[in-house]
Amino acid sequence: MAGGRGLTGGWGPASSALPYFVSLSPVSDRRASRHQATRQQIIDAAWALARERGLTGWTLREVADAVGMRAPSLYVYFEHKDAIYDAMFAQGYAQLLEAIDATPTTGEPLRVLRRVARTFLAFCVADQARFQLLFLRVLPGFTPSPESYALAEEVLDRLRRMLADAGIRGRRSVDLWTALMTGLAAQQLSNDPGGDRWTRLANRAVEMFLASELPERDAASRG
Amino acid sequence: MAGGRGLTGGWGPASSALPYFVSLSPVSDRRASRHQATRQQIIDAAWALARERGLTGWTLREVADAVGMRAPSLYVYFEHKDAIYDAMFAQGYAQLLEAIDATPTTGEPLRVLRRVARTFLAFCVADQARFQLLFLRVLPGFTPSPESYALAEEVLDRLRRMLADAGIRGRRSVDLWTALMTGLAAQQLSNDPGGDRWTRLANRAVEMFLASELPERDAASRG
DNA sequence: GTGTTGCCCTAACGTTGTTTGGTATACTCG
DNA sequence: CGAGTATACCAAACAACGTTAGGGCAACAC
Repeated sequence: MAGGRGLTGGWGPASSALPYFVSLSPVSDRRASRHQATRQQIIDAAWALARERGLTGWTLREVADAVGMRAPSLYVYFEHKDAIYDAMFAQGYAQLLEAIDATPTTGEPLRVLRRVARTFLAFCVADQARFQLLFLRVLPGFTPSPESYALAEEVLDRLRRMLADAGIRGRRSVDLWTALMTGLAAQQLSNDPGGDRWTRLANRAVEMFLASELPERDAASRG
Repeated sequence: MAGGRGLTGGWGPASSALPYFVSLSPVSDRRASRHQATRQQIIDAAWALARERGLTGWTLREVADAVGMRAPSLYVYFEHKDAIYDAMFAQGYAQLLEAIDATPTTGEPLRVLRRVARTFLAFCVADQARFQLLFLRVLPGFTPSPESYALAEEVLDRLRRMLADAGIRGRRSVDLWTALMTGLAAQQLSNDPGGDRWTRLANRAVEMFLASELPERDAASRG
């Protein structure tokens, strides 16, 4: 039914009641930057625990311990646990954006898409908790903030452009690509964590995809 | 590194210390069947809540309420919450097995694989919580019991046979198929829940897959 | 009819996310 | 420099969570 809520769909802009920094407008710059630094320490600690015990396998008290605080003090920096997840969500997509930007987009389609696939899969497989947070709807009741979600859309936009450069255009083709890539990553992480049983199918998957979505190229290369 | 822990990989047979029914060997048959019936009621209530609020978005007290008990009484039927998840896991795969068995496997490969894909995607999309429980590693610390896991292997086995009947053989091809299907399902559920933006790509995906994994057929059909 | 077992309860434990209310420290401004 | 205000932290406590302990009542076995 419903079908499609905006291009990236899914989470969409939610009930946005702005305040994501609990303490808004710290007056001095020194204060502000120290605040920001502590915030980042908290996020880093949360990531470390999430990698160890799973996305939902850590507690506020553990994070607090890791940064040398008591749990209630975390509320100086985040208004609730979900706000930490939101910051992690944003940071995760920022990292993916970096990885994407570092991927050369020149050359023939096959080579470009192979690079894109390798980059994406390496990113996913490097951190199961991050993969779940960014691509799966795992946290009950969690919705990324509009600011964080914008980063996700930026990533998709960047990907769309790369695919277009390689001759792949149209929503259906892009959707098929994302399904293929997240599917490989999900299977790898769920059924062979630490291994490469699915990631090593990347090239095969890319060729399959290209042969079908860019048939001229395929026909030409065949003779 | 590690690469592959048995064919289905991933969860594998874990530290199996048998007891999954808390009260083993109820003496009378009447008693036993009533016990089993209550167990099923609990599982059904858990499913209903999981569908409403997410796989991890329900509590034992809510389940107990739904079946007219107090939370501690659930421990008569399950030794901990994870045991309920385990029973849900088993039931989920049993349902998938049913769905698979109801899918005709005769006809030309394209038609068969289309049917298989449609069946699988419909199954996944019908219940996000079930999809996450069966195919994603979402619950921190949860490992299905050997009994339950055997059902998952049975499903994969059945799928392998169906693909083989259609001319698709070899672990890599099967792995690529599962990645493609779970990828479509995951994207559908995560980015367009309730819609059909990805599921309607099923036929396109199947054709792409067949053209690459069964090239003779494709070449022949092309002229 | 007596003894055992299964089923369900209340009470309570430790832990979780979160709120309250307080206190020092760090900063701003007169 | 000194008064006043944010900021950053804390201990104590809240309700809700999964889970354990201990007891009572009914259904069964012999």
